[in-house]
Amino acid sequence: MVKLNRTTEYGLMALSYIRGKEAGALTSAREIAQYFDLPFEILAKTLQRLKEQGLIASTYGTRGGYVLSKDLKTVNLLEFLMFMEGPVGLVTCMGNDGHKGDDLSHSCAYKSGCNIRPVLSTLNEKIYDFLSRISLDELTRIPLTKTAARQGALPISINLSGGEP
Amino acid sequence: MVKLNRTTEYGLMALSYIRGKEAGALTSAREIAQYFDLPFEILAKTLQRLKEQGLIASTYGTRGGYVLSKDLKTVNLLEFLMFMEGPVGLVTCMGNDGHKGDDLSHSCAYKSGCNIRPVLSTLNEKIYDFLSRISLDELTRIPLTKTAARQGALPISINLSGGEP
DNA sequence: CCTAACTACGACTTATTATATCGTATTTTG
DNA sequence: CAAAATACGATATAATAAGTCGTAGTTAGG
Repeated sequence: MVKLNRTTEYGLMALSYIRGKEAGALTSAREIAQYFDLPFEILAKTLQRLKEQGLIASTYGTRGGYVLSKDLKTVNLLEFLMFMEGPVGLVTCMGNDGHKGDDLSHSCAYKSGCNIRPVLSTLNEKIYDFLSRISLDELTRIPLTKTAARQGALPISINLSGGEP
Repeated sequence: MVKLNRTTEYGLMALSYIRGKEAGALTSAREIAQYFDLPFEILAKTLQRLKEQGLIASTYGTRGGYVLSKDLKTVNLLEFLMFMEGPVGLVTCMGNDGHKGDDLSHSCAYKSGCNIRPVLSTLNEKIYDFLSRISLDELTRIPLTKTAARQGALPISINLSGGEP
């Protein structure tokens, strides 16, 4: 539970990296893969997936690559996860519509009816709230170079506590 | 992400079921397995695992079975998950000690250093907080019989919103 | 106009983990 | 002593994640 899969991880790393470039500068898949020593093919696919989401835009050709194409403040972690990893839900019977309330009549794989669905459904909603409050902007606000990291210049003050509703 | 594995699920169902019995009454693995039509062997192991945790106690022999042996209010979801599913962390480099702060020197599988660990670490802490605030008592407070469920008698008012700190 | 350096995409293989099954031993009631 | 439980390890199967391979399309620059 609560573990990101690799492509999501690569995606966040890539977004952070791209974000660190000067505005308008292109970043190629190879550049990122080499920087972190990630499998090129997978990273390339991940970038294509980010593009599908509209997070980045691509330019073909020799000096091609990717740039950010969306304000990362406008995308939250729940959306990102659902896109990258599919349905988000505590149990399989709670896909992306798990937040639609405690539906006791919901079909359940278990005989005699599932005795935990209602409460899990409530919990699921809370998790959705939680994840929705975290923006990609916060998640990719990261030191971009080794040197920056070594200097301890970490401007991390993300607010995940679910403040202003 | 955020999906319970089957044994955790079975465990919660079993706890809810056992909880519904009159105080002191024993519940056998077979009874629960038949009630929900779960694979007996797995459920049996799950129950043994719940026993390891001290949540239930077992009685041997022909009329043996399980009873609750701990106040479910005293066990939170994070503890339960860590016991049932192992380390809880967004990324592998954040096991159960992921909450120990942003340790930049932490060994990382990625070349040039991982650029997302610090922020994920912060997020991880928030998730831990979140999960710690949910007790097993809340999670198993469930209608116990089909009839009760059909009557719509669902006393669900769990407070997961992270109130009084 | 051709080559190098890119993006794009689908098929396939391998690795890892989750789930389920099997076999056997031990304990207690009647 | 037989039946009905718990206990526990070994093994098999299924599902999913991760990684690889092959090929096609696009563009800048010599």
